[in-house]
Amino acid sequence: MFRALVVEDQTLMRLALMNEVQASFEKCVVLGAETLNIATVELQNNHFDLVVIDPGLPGFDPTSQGDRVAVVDRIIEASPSAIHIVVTGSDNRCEADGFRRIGAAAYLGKTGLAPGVFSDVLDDISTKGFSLRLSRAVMTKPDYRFSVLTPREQEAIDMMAHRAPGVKRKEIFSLMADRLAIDAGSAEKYYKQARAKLMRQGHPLPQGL
Amino acid sequence: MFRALVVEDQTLMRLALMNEVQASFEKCVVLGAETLNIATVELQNNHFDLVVIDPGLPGFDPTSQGDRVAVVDRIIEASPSAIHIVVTGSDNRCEADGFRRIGAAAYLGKTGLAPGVFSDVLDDISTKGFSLRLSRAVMTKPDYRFSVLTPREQEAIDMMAHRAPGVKRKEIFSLMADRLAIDAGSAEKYYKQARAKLMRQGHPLPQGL
DNA sequence: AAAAATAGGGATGGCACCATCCCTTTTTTG
DNA sequence: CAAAAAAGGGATGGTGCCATCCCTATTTTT
Repeated sequence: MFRALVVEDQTLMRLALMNEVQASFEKCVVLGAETLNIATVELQNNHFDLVVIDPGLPGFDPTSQGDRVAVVDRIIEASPSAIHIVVTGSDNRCEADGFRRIGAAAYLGKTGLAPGVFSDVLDDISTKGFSLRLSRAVMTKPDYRFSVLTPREQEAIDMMAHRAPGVKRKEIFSLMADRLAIDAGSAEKYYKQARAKLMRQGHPLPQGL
Repeated sequence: MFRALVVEDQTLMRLALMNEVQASFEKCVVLGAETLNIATVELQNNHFDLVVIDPGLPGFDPTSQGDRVAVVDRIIEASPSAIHIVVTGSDNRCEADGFRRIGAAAYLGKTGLAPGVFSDVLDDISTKGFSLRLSRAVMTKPDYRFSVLTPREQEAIDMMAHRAPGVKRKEIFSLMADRLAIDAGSAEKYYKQARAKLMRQGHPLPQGL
C-alpha cells in the first residue's frame, strides 16, 4: 500500500495536494500534517513512500532561507527512503538548486500547479530523477464554474472555452476523449448537454461557446 | 443567479476557493482569475455579488504593503456593490484593519481556512458586517485520507479520529447526522462500514479507531 | 454541389454512492 | 446485575452520473 505525507499549513492547499496525490496512485493512504511537529511524529512512527513539503510552516520565518532549508532537511533525514517534493508559493531557481542538493526530487511553484500536473511531476522524477516547475501565470481567460453542471459537463465546457483559435471542436472532443479515457462521441454529448443547460438557464456563456 | 469572482494566482487554492463559494450558494456561477488583469477585464464587463481576493498576485511585490492595498483597492473600486473577501497566507491584524477601512467585508488567513468555514464567514458578514479569521495552527493530529473510502465513509473516519477524549461515539454520530443532515443511524453505519474496509485491507487505523 | 462540421435532441443500461431499516453479539458503564 | 454503548453484519430502494448508441436539421467548409 502506497503511503504519502503532505506537510502544508494552509488547509485548503493541503487537502488539494492530498487529492492530487490520491489521483496519482490507484490505492493509497495520504496523511496531511499542518505543522512540522505533527509531521515529525508521523515520520518517526511510520514509513512513507512520498512526502510533499511546503517549507513555509508556522513557527518558522518564511523569509529566512535558513529556516526553509532546515524544515526540508529535517524531513528528508527523517525519511531517507521516500521521494521528497517541495512545493512553495515563493519559488525561485536558486532555492530549487539548494533543495535538489540536499535530496529533493522535485521543486514546484504553487502558481501553475494545476490538477493533473502532479502525475507529470512523478513521471519526470522516475525518468529524469528531478522535476522543476517554477511559477508563472499563463491564463489569459478566467475559469468558469457553474453549479448546475456535472463534473463531466464542467470539464467539457472548460476545455472548449480554452480552445485555441482555428482549432475545430471535433479536435477538442478527441482530446477530451483521450484525457478522460472515454469515447469522443460521449465527450461531444457532454459538451452539448452542458451548453443546453446553460442556455436554458439564460447564462452568459464563456467566450468560444 | 449569484455571481462570484475569485482572484488568486495559486491554481489549486483558486479552485478550492471556488469550490467553497459554490458550496455556500445553491445556484451560482463562479469565475476564477489568475491575474489582476483577467480580473479587471471581467469586473468591467460583468456584475458580481461576491469577490474573493488574494492580494499576493504575480507582478506585484508580496512584501510591499502598498502593492497589496493597491490590488484590493482597485478591485473594490471596480465592483463597489459586491461583497469583498480578502484571503492571504501572510495575514496580520494590522493589515486586516487596513483592508476593512477601504471596504473589505472579511479578512481570512489561509491557515485554518478549512472547508465549510466560508459559510460561517458569510454568516458573520451578514450579521456583524465584518469577519476576521487570522491564521493559527490548531491541528494536533494528522488528517488521514484513504482512497478506498467513499466521501461519506471518509468523513465518518475523520470526525471519529478527531473525537475529544471522553466523548462517546454516539455523540459523534449525532454530530455527524446534524452536519450532514442525515440519520444518526446512517452515520453510524458509514463509520462501521469504513472501519471494516480499513481492517479488511490491513490498514493501520488512526488513533481513536 | 458534396462533404464535413456543428447544433439539438431522445433512449439506454450500468454503477457507485446515499440513506434507511433490520438483525445479533460483545463490551463497557452505571 | 441491568442498561447502555459499541462492534459487526445483511438487505433495501432511490438517485445521479457515466457512457454509449441512435437520430435529424442546419451551417460551414472544400
